[in-house]
Amino acid sequence: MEEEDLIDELMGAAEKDLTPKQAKILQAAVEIFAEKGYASTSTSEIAKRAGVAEGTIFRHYKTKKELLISIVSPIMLKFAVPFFADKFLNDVFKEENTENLDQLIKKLIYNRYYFVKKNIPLVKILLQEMAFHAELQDKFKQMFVEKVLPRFKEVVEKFKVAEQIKDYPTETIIRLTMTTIIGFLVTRFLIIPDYNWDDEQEIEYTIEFIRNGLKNT
Amino acid sequence: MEEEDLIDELMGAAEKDLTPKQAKILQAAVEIFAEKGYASTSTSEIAKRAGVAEGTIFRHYKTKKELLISIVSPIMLKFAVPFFADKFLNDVFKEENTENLDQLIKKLIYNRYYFVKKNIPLVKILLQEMAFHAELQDKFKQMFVEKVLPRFKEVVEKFKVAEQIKDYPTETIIRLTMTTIIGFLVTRFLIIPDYNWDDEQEIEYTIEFIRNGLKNT
Amino acid sequence: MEEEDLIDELMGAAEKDLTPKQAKILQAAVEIFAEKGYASTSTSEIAKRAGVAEGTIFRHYKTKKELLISIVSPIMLKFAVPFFADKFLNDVFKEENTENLDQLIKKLIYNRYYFVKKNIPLVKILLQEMAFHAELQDKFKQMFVEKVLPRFKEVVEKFKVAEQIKDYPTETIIRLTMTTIIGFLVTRFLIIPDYNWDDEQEIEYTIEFIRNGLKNT
Amino acid sequence: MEEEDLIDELMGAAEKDLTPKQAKILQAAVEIFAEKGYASTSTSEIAKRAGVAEGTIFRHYKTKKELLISIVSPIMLKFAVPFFADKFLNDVFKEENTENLDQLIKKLIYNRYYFVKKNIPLVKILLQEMAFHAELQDKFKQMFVEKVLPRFKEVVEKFKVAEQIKDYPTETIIRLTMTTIIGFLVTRFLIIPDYNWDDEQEIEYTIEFIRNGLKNT
DNA sequence: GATGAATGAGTCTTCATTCAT
DNA sequence: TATGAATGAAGACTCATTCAT
Repeated sequence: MEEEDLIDELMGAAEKDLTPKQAKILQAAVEIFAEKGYASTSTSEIAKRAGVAEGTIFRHYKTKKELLISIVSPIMLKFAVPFFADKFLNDVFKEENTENLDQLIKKLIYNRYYFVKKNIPLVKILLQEMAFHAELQDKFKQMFVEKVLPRFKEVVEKFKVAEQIKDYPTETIIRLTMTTIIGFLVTRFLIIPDYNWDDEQEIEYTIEFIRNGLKNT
Repeated sequence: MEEEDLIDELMGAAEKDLTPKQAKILQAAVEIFAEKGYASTSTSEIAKRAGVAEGTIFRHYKTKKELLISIVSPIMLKFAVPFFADKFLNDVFKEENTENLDQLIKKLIYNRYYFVKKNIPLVKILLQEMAFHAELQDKFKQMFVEKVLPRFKEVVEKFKVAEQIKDYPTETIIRLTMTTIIGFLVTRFLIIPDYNWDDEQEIEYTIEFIRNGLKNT
Repeated sequence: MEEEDLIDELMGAAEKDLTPKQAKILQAAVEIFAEKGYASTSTSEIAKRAGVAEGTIFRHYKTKKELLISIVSPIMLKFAVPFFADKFLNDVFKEENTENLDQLIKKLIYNRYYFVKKNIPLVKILLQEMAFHAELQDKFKQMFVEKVLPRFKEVVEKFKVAEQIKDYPTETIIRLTMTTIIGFLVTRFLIIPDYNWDDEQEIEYTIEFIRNGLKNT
Repeated sequence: MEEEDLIDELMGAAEKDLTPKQAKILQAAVEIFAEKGYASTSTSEIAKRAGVAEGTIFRHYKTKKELLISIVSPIMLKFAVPFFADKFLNDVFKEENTENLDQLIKKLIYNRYYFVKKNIPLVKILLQEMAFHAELQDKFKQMFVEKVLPRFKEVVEKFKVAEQIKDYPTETIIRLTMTTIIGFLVTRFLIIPDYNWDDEQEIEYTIEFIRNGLKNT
């Protein structure tokens, strides 16, 4: 379950070559954008928190919006794509093993669970800002339609053919599944993060809920 | 299923005594807040769209934030409370009839479905701005805990006792149910409103999904 | 020789209804633009000299450039058009009197002399900024071609037909005449205004120079 | 009529020892200053067009203004001084031949004509920026008074004594002559360069105009 | 010598809010 | 009650200049 930490990656902890200043700017921007939203965040505040002159921000990002996008774009990819681009899923299919519905859902939830857990501020920004920036929505939709949806459909249909799940329209099944998973993650990490969560148990219930909700009887 | 139109109500079409100018201000504010968010909306734009002078806004609302709150507060109540403050539910209990799980869920979904359908911009504002304004969150949580949760728990426990639904923790059941309903509404009205929805069918599937997901077997 | 004072007019001393603040802004802008040029003048400096908040400037002029144009446009008209839109000229023609070459040139020079004398800063701005703003150039050319040139040509050709002036190309005659007049005014008011000028004498010489320069012999 | 190309000279194509980078900086600066004016030109733009780092400019010129002056100063000299520092003129006098008024004016015009033609951007900068920088004005006046005026006066007076030109004040004669020449050049190269000019003809007319304008009759 | 990241003062412009009318 | 001119603080962004490499 080694899931990368996106903020680190964003800041080139390993690969990219950002100046330390640029890294600090990104970090500060992520923090404050998550706290108060892009529109209510001033570049001067970002500069202050990053310990950098305001002009420095604009040396690295032509506009404030470019800074936002350079934060949101990577999360978008990392958040959505692996929903079904995981090796595990490939394995499932290779094995022609369709009895693993439970395993599959579990894998799915845990994978995204760890991702969100490690990237709460980024996910917050993603959800919050997508509402206001049409470009982000478009980017997201395109990516979703191209990379996530086709594979998701494939899987669902396989299970439908195997008569393991109900014969609902594929889109409906996808919607119900994603909604339940994302609903859990949002509740867990964004809405009531301070609740006394027993994550494993809760995930267990959620898996069962989905499985029973879709099970062909 | 006569569900009130909140915007009308907000503007006192009937009861409150708003000046026509004030009504126009509210309407304009709702439109623009929903489109671009509170923080990115200028009072001058609201004034322009409302056809009033900038000063007029501040005659009715001391600050821009007060204007936001005067919009969001009522929705919050109307959105959340009826989740379980409906007469129908009272009836269900009075009749000591616990076999109506299906009916209950259906009632629940349809009730909120019509509400959201009639109040999309307001719901958008509610969801978007709650992320940024702690006061709104607090207000919401308080209201939820006081007015919605207790009744919801009561119902769930009744069904648990009647062994109609699984013995999950009550909070988990509530979470799964609300998550699925809200997930549907958000997808339906905010994320992909342009999709070619067959609402009745989709609601039917959603009800089944919840019922099967929770059914005690 | 009652020539209006353009700055007063600009500021609506008589006709237009500018706020006093707006008048002060215009006056300050004219002063500073003339002194240091549009590009080197900051709106904050204009505001300070006008005794006004910086924001007030932008209530009246959407941008700094609009402020410039609202200053330059009127001068352009007033400076160029009367070059040959004067009643005197009409009279000259009506009388079918073409012996008045001297009178005509004299009228021309004096008319523009008083105009420039009263509007030095505005003329400075006009000359200086036209070099940098293509829009101003275009506006000027259009106006010149439509309103000044045709009448000027008409006059010149009349004198050519009457054999009072040389048979140079009309455009050349116009160029030589305007160049000499404008050259005098620029030298007199912009380049060496502090020289001990005997204006009447100098104008007399200039008239003679033009007349002899063009005289058909 | 071998007139040097000032830009080349400025950049030390031959004599001075500029690094190639420095040459590129000068060239870029001249281009952009001429296009949009000193005040509206950013050093970063100069650096970009010159293909050097921003810092490099300041290695060669302490300030942006120093860069301007290092461009304008040489033109000032080259533009004004030869107005009467030409060998031809010396010859005229040596020969005690004062009948060459025509020849003199012709020489004068052509000399400056070729100069301006080869150095349009530099002349543009000179004219445009002199309006805004008192230092440039002072430098120019000093140079004019010391180097140009005395010789010009000498010549004019010689012709006055020989009764070849009118007995106007010497300054007036100089003003009328220069005004007409410069007026031609400015019209020809800066104001309407795209007009279909027949330069030789036009110069011929201009010479005649000056000669007749000043001729003693 | 050349670089280019960093600076912070300064630029134009916006905005919520006030107040005299 | 309604207006809209006026405000000045704050916003995003630019720019000449410096300096460590």
